[in-house]
Amino acid sequence: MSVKLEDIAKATGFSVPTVSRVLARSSYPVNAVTRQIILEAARIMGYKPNLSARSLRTDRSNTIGIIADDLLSPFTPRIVRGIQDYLNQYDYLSLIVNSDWDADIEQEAINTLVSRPVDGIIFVEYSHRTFSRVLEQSKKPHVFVHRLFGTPIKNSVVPDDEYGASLAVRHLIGLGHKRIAYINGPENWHNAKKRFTGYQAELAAYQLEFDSAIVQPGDWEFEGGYQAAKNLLSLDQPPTAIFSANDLMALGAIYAIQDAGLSVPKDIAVVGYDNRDFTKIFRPRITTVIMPVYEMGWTAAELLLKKIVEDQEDLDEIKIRGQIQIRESCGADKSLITKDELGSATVVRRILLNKQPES
Amino acid sequence: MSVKLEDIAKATGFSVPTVSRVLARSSYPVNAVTRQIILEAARIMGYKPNLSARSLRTDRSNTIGIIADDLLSPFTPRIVRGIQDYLNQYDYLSLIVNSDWDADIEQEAINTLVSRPVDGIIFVEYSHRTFSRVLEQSKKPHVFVHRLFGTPIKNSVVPDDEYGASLAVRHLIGLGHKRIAYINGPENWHNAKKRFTGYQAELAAYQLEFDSAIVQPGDWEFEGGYQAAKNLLSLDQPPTAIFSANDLMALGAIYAIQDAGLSVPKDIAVVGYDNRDFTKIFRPRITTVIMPVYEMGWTAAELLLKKIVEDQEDLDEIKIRGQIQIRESCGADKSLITKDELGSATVVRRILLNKQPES
DNA sequence: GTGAAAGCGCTAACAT
DNA sequence: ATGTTAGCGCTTTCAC
Repeated sequence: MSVKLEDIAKATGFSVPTVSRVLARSSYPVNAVTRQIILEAARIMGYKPNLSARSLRTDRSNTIGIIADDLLSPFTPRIVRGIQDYLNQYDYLSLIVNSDWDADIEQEAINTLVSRPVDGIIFVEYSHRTFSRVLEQSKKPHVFVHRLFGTPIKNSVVPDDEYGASLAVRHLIGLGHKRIAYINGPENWHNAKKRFTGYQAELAAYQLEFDSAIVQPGDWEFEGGYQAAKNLLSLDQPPTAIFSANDLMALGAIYAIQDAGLSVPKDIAVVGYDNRDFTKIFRPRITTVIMPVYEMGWTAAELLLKKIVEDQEDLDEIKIRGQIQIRESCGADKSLITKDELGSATVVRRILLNKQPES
Repeated sequence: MSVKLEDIAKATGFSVPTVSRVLARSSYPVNAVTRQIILEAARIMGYKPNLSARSLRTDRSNTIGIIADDLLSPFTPRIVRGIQDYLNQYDYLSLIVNSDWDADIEQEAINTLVSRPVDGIIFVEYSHRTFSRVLEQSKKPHVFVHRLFGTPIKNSVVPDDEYGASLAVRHLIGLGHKRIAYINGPENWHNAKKRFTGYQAELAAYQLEFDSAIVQPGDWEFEGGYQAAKNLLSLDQPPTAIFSANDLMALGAIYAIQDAGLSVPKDIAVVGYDNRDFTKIFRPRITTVIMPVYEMGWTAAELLLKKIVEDQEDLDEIKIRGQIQIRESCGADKSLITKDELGSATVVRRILLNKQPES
């Protein structure tokens, strides 16, 4: 059926191990001429290694498992893409399982992946981090990316939310705002806590007074942002700018401001957080802090591969910093607006323009 | 290290094959008592089959490969989720590779996957469908989901765009509109052609005149929709409703209408296509035809598994119908507005409300 | 630098 | 119904 080492050995007159040493890129010394002959034969015959056999023998599969809470979560595909692109450089592939925010399914996913030929596991946006005896016993390296709850743990990659919040606030201060409101996320999310901390720290750094009257609780959702902004507008001294802990609430806030007959950014500036897709198409286009999700995925993959290949020891939580994406909702001068990276829609268009798809 | 069949054989006194017959759920007859003993031992000892070994022996891996143009494309994650959820029922997992809209990378991806232990391949939103000798030789079953270009081919799953367009137009007609404009997509996309056909057919079905003056070309993008609507508004007899071939152009159209001082849906009704995420949060919330992407992925997985397990013969192109999602931009009575399925954000919230995440 | 032998863990074929 | 034997394709000793 398919070409195997034995076929190439027969065709070239060398033994199977020698052929293996060449084709598996072993560091074992092989005569240069021999190598050439074998390489050529393999190319002509179309040799593809049987990775099951190799994996059985070496206990390495060049495959890692990803357990994501849900591939459809807003950040997950981009995190996964970051992981995949890093892995791709080293001929690793990824197997993806969803845990659907459920501790039991998560355990099941771990069990599934552990018995699979995977060299390690990345947990993406996992909410539970339930202890798994199976996982520990398997000794498979595993790392975490974008943990949503809990205290910092080793081998995890997270966004630097405090830094991100400081960027947003600093930008607004630079624009001349002195009364900057904050719409928070739910308190049990440490993302929200850190962003709040960053907000406060940055105000302090510029000697601006912290006023709890212009800090509103939020729920991450559109409605929460809308209500929060409404509350802020009804204050005796309403803020001139609002920093929202996420984009969805920022969107709600913008609608609330517009519903009150005011304009964003002319009357009130708004900055969001996350750089969700809709911030680019909504008007005014929303200034936001970029969640460095791609880089987080990339870094998590890097860490995992180091653990697999180089036996990298456990590392403390790694924080990744995002940039601020300046658009229209903050009222910055147009010349300051940062260029968006290419979106996939643009790539599609490039195909259409430059290449003729075959019919 | 890890428990294998031999260990269980020793522990129970039975032979390795007998243990295998029980634990691999073979249909081979085994004494009920024996089965119980072995099952119990396996449970206690924590047996996990080594799938590399099994795969080497059986030439089956319970893994399929997915080649997607880009995991970050708007539809891809949902298609993939549909695939995964179907596979999950049969203990199959999926390996995902991106081809980045590039024919060479696509070939590379095919080569990679073919040498991997995968039982079949699903091409998601592939644009090239270049012939691959390697793929043909491998004899691995493969199916296509959401092909973007080209004529219908066997073993592919696509949306029924003509039907979807007819739903949109029928809905607008039901709302009393008689002059319904159409904003098209690029002509070399058969999605666009089919939607146009559906538009025309539905007008005809209701004896409404087709007027090419209110058909505008488009580019799938925001700008194209904006410009198209502007053109339509400048007509002597502007339409009372606009059906846009996708949501992004519908959004552009809505902005153009609003910029002209008119209101959606009061002055002009707008219906989009795709049910992209932003249509739910934008105001007015956009009525749109649902791309049945999840179901398409599900169906593609079903087809592939049938080919793998039951040697299902080649099937003609399978068309999947989507529903219309009635929201605000069409001006339908509020009681007609269809409920959105749960989005992942809602699921997150459920966690927050019902469960206490451990700290 | 190359080859012979062994074996990774499993299941299919053949025996009993 | 259970056990014996063989071998999937590969890489790793260990000889030479």
